[in-house]
Amino acid sequence: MPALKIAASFNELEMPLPDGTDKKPSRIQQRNRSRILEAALEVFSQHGYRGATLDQIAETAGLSKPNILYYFDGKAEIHVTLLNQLMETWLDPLVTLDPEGDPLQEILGYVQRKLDMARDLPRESRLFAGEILQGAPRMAPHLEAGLQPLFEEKCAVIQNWMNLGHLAQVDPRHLIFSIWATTQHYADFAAQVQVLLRDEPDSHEGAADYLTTLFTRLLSP
Amino acid sequence: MPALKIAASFNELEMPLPDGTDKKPSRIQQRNRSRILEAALEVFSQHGYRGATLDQIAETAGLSKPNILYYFDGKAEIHVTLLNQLMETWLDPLVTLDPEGDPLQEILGYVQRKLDMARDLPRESRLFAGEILQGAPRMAPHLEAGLQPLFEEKCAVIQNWMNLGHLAQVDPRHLIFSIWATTQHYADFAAQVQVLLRDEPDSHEGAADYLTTLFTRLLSP
DNA sequence: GGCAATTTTTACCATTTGGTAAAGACACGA
DNA sequence: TCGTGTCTTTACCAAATGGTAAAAATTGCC
Repeated sequence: MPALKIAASFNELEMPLPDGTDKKPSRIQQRNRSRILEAALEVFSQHGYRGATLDQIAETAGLSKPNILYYFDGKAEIHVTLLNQLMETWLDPLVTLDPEGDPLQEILGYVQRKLDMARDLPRESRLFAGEILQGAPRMAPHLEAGLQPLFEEKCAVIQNWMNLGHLAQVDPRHLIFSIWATTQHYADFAAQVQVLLRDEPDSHEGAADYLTTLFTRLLSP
Repeated sequence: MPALKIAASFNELEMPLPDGTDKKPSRIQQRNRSRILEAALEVFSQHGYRGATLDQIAETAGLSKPNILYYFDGKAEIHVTLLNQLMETWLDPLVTLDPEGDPLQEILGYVQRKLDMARDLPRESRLFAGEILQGAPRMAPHLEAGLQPLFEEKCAVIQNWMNLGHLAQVDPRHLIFSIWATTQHYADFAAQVQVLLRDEPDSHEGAADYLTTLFTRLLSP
């Protein structure tokens, strides 16, 4: 049972205390690391990886640039830490999809949760979108390790519902793609949506109604 | 009837030949400008505006960097020229939507054209997506001037079809959003789609089938 | 309080990058 | 073929940017 690669390259010769694992992070360390990640989310989601600068992140976080580099090994590490940390939140609505629940209600619930996330966590949505848009250079491993198994599992669940006649037959993979696309659109393309829906008091509700109708009509057996 | 602002700041004191308008572009000028734009499309779509460098564009175009700056005033001008030039192509499928045609067939034809574009012009799709994702800083005017009127016009057409009972009643604006989202998804999130649809011979046809079903079930009266 | 460990600041650095000046090469009509 | 205007290259530059070294300040434990 070999140690993880990360652990293997750990005892090299750079850590002052070779005690095998990281010590518990101090209170101040926790606070500053999360400050930095919050600032990085703001800046990366707005300008993309290349477009974001450490100075911007530092200023947003209220820390100095060298101080930020005391907590993270570099710009890339901040970015990848953010991405990994967000992965769980991002996948949660799909994890929640319950094979025991009512099929149509489960799908509609999933759509609703994703749409709520687009409204409540637009920065996270744009961060992921930007990363994928550029070919997921820093996230490809996590796509395969984290997303793919979940995707296949839930596709099987949906396929099973269809085989049992509880949902109309469509390709579950494209169904999920279309749920992602339609919901995230409101976060990722907000600049466009805003221009075209200028005088709209509550576009979120309009979107929710529309998407409910869309997927209900598609999937009703 | 005042001259355009652009024209106003034109006779300042920088152009060698104050002949009112640009002269006709020479053969070589046409060739090199389009080379540069082709290279810029490649590089900008892959790395985003900030992530792209003039050196990359120059190398891809097979020209030197100063030579590129002989044809364009700067990085920003290349980018905005690309965007403006692509606007027409991008909007064309929607322009083609015919108020006199069969409603459902017109919508499905539009979906198909957009999906074909996602397959045939993925770089263009990603270029726009990247620009919108970052708040459309260099394109906001064109969104309002070019896209918005067309959007409202076609929404009215669709709404009319629905009022006549030729299509089921849904919000035409969200309908169009969902068409954009679902079709462009295959270009903009190709990195993700590829991971999840790994062993798929012809995912384009699968997508076409799915989307046809989706919008047919939604809109059939 | 004293002291070691942690955290923060100051002062830098090397590279990258958008951009420029000016000389040189080239095209093409008279 | 000559000369003028067009195009291209060479040699730069200033600012921005990711990152580092080491001193200074601070924290927390005995």
